[in-house]
Amino acid sequence: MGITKSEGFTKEQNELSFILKALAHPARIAIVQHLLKVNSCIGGEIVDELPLAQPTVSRHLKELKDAGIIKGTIDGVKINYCIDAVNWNRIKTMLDGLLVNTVDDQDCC
Amino acid sequence: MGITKSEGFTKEQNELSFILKALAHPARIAIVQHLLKVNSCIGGEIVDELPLAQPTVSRHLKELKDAGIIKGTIDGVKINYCIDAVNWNRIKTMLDGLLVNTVDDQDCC
DNA sequence: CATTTATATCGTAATATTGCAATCTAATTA
DNA sequence: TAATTAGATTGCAATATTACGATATAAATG
Repeated sequence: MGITKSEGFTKEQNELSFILKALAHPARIAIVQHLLKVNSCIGGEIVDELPLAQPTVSRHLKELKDAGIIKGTIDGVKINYCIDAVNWNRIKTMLDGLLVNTVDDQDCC
Repeated sequence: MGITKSEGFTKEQNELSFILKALAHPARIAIVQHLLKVNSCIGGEIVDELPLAQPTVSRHLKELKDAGIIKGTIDGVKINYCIDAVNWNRIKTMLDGLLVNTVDDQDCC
């Protein structure tokens, strides 16, 4: 079907997987890494950073925006993109909740 | 095309997105959360935990296994699944590398 | 106003993902 | 050995994703 069943899972599980899906692409990882590095919000020179055509980058930016990971403000002809600080903290918290878990090799198969 | 371009991205970006993709489904999140909770390796009663048919769960388990997140050992007719402790630490490290970054709302758009 | 510039959207093609019923496999038990 | 049990695999069908060329849009500039 290609459609992901969300009923029967917790809200947290659905949210977490939604965020992870938004990040689960090398281009989108690259965009986020870049925006984290150049704290100041860079516009579409992101296109120059990536080995993808402009429309494709635009799509990836839209996906990250839809997921709340980045936001963009119009500045004349250009758009300033940056990490959404508030949501980024939420995301960190959610992922940390998964990552704090340690696994003991002994207990395991 | 539906095919993800990997050339032009760093090895780390490709690896990270690969791991995130493997986790980016509520069922697979649920499986990982469950295995993290019941440290002792539980077999296919995972199927009972999820609102999905057995073949579908089997597919999700395979994806997690292919990504190195879980492993399974045969125990008679059953299979014990568990988090792959070694890889889990690698995953934690990789994701931490992304998550340590803080974002200052002021610097942003 | 015409042109340029930055970005988004559309249309399309290729491939991937998700889900399930049916079936297969291999170990266990009767 | 036949039946049972636990899982995996196969074979669809439906939907989603990725990518890009072409085109649209909207601000800036000549």
